[in-house]
Amino acid sequence: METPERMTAITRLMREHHGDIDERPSEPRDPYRTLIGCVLSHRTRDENSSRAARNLFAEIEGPLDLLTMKPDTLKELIRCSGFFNQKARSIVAISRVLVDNFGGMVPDDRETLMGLPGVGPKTADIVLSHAFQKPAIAVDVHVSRVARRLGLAPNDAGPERVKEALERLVPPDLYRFVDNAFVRHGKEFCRNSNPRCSGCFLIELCTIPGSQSR
DNA sequence: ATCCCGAGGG
DNA sequence: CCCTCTGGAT
Repeated sequence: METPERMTAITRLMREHHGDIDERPSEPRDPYRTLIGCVLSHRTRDENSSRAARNLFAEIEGPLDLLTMKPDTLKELIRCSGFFNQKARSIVAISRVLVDNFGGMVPDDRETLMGLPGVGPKTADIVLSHAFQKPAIAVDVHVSRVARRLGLAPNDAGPERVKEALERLVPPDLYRFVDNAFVRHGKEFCRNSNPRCSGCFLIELCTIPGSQSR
């Protein structure tokens, strides 16, 4: 496949799917909210993590408020997202570090972000790209799967290799739109199980066997 | 029973 | 790279 075709595929994806995921809105949002929203979203359905984020941020403004909250109150607010014990611990730990070491501000470089408890590559890249408008591509399971199926990355590529592949194909000023586009496509059409190939507008590029007749 | 926007540890 | 952590919603 020629590079122009791949570029077209990505461009079409980004045109089709806009930012409508809670902590990845089209417009940049408060870094702290973005960060905590990512923690709440770990391995949970977006409706549930979004509800938890709205519940929580109806009560607080920033890390200082959060640290004054009773642990049970916090857990109750985020319960609907599941894994609430682990998430509550992580949210408190992060807020503690932010207040103690960073003046209550969220750091804007990748290394420091990934040093925070419960913050890995995906969360760091979401915060960098969406809250700070920095050129970073956030890769989650949807991005990886869709990129591999479209032949944009080798089918045995892990998150890091997928990221490198996409960085070579997308202009840096568009990096922050990649995750929403791929995630949306991955949820609506290119699902992990039972993909809706018949509705996919990129089916001619698909590499998975049987996709043309599904 | 199965799925869901990961991170950390071995 | 694989395993575990750990809960709600359908």
